[in-house]
Amino acid sequence: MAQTKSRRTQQERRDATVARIIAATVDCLIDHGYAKTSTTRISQRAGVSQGAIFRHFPNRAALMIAVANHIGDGLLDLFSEDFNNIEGIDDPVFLALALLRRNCHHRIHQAWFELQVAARADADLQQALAPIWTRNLSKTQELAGNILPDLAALTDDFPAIVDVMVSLFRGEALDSCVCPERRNSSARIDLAQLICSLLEQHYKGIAAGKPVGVGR
Amino acid sequence: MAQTKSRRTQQERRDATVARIIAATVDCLIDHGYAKTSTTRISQRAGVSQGAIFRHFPNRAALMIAVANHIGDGLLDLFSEDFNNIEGIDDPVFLALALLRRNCHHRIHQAWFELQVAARADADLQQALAPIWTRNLSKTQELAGNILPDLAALTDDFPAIVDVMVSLFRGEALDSCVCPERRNSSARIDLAQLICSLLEQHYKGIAAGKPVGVGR
DNA sequence: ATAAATAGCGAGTAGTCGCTTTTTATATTC
DNA sequence: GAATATAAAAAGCGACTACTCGCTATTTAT
Repeated sequence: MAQTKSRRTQQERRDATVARIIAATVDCLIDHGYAKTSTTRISQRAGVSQGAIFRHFPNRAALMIAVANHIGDGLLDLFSEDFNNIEGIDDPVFLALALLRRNCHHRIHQAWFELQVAARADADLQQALAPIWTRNLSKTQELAGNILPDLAALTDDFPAIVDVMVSLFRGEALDSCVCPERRNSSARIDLAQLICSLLEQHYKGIAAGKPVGVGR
Repeated sequence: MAQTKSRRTQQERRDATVARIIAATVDCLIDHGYAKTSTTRISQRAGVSQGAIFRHFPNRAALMIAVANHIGDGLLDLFSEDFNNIEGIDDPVFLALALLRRNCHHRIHQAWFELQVAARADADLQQALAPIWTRNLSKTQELAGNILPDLAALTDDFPAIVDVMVSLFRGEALDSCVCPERRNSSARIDLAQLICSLLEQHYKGIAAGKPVGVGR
C-alpha cells in the first residue's frame, strides 16, 4: 500500500486539473476580460491542452458558471480572511466599512465585474449568475449583522443601509476601471463613516421617541 | 443654386453616415456588449456596408472612442432633459437624487458600462476614456452645485457627498446587470434622501458652532 | 499480467473577427 | 458633358474563435 508521490487516484487527478483550469480562468478574466478569456488562453495558463478543458466542461459557458460560483465563494471567504488581518480598528462601523471596501477592491472582484457585465447582454449567463449574486448579498447582510449587532437591532432599515454601502463601494471600484489612481482616495470611506454615525444617532433618537426633525 | 430636397453636399452626406454609425454602435453596445459589437454588426444596424465604417474611422478603437465622447455628452444632456421632465418635486435634494438616479439607470448608461469595463483590461481605451469620464464627473459636480447651492456653500465636503451619491447609484445600476428586477426598488433612494438630510443638519450644526458629537 | 475505463493531448473543423483592396456609384468642378 | 474627387459596396486576407475527434498516457478492476 506504499503510495508513491506520483501516484494519484483518478478523482484526485481530475480535481487538481479542474482546479487549475478554474484558477487560470479567473486570472484570465482579471488580466484580459471576459471576451478575451478564450479556451486557448485558459489552457495555456493552466498548463493543460485546450481540448482537456472540454473533458471537464461541456462548453465555455458551463466553465464560466463554475468560475462564477468559485468567485462567489471566494468573495465571501475574503471577509473572514480580512477580518483576521485587519488590526487596530476599534470602531465596529469603520471595521465593517473597511472590510467591505477591501472586498470590493480586491483582485478577484474584478473578475466578478467581468462576469456581471457580460451577463447584461447574455440572458443565459444572467440567469445563472442571479442566484449566486443574491446569495452573496444575503450572506453579506448576515456578516454585517454579526459585526454590527447593535445597529442591526436598532432599525429595520439596517439591510437598506448595508445595501447602500455595498452599492457605494462597488460603484467606487467600478470607477477604478477607468481611473485606477483614484482607488485609494479616503474621501468616500470617511464620508461613509460619518453617514453611518449620523444614521445611528438618528435611529437612536427615533427609538428614544425624541423629535428628530429630519426626513419627511 | 436651387437645391432639391434630395440633394445634399458631400459633407452633409458624410456627417449623416457618421452619425448613423455612431448611433448604431451605441445600440449594439447596449444590446450585445462591447466584444460582440463587431463592425459587421454595426454596419448592418446602420444600414451601410462594413467597409464604409473604415472610411470614416481608421479602426474599431477610434470608432469606440468617438462613441465614448458621444455617450459622455449624451449623459450630461440627459440631466437638463430630465430636469425639464421631472415635475412635482419640491425638495431640491430629492430632485438632485432623482435626476442622478434616472441618469444612471438610463439606457445610454449601459453603453458606458460596457466601455468602462472593456477599458479595465485595455490600456489604450482606458487612457482615452479617463479624460472623458473625469470631465463628466466634474460637470456633474457643477450641476449638483447649481441645484443645491445652499448645501454646496455649507461645507467643503460637498464634492465628496456628490461623489458618494454618484458611486451609490452607479453601483445600483451595475447590480441591475444581473438582477434587472431590482432596478426600481425605492429603498436606496429613500435612504439616500435621509442621509442627505442628516448631512445637511450635521454641517449646519458645525457652521453654527454647535457641539455635534458625531464623527471623529 | 491483462483488460477496461478514464484523463489528457493536439491537430483539425467551420465560422467570425478587424481590416485591406478592388470595384462601383455619386457629387463637384472645369 | 467630360474629368475629378469622394463615398459606399463587395470581395478577400490572415488571425482567431469554440468545439471535435482520433490518439496516447494513466489509473482501476480483474
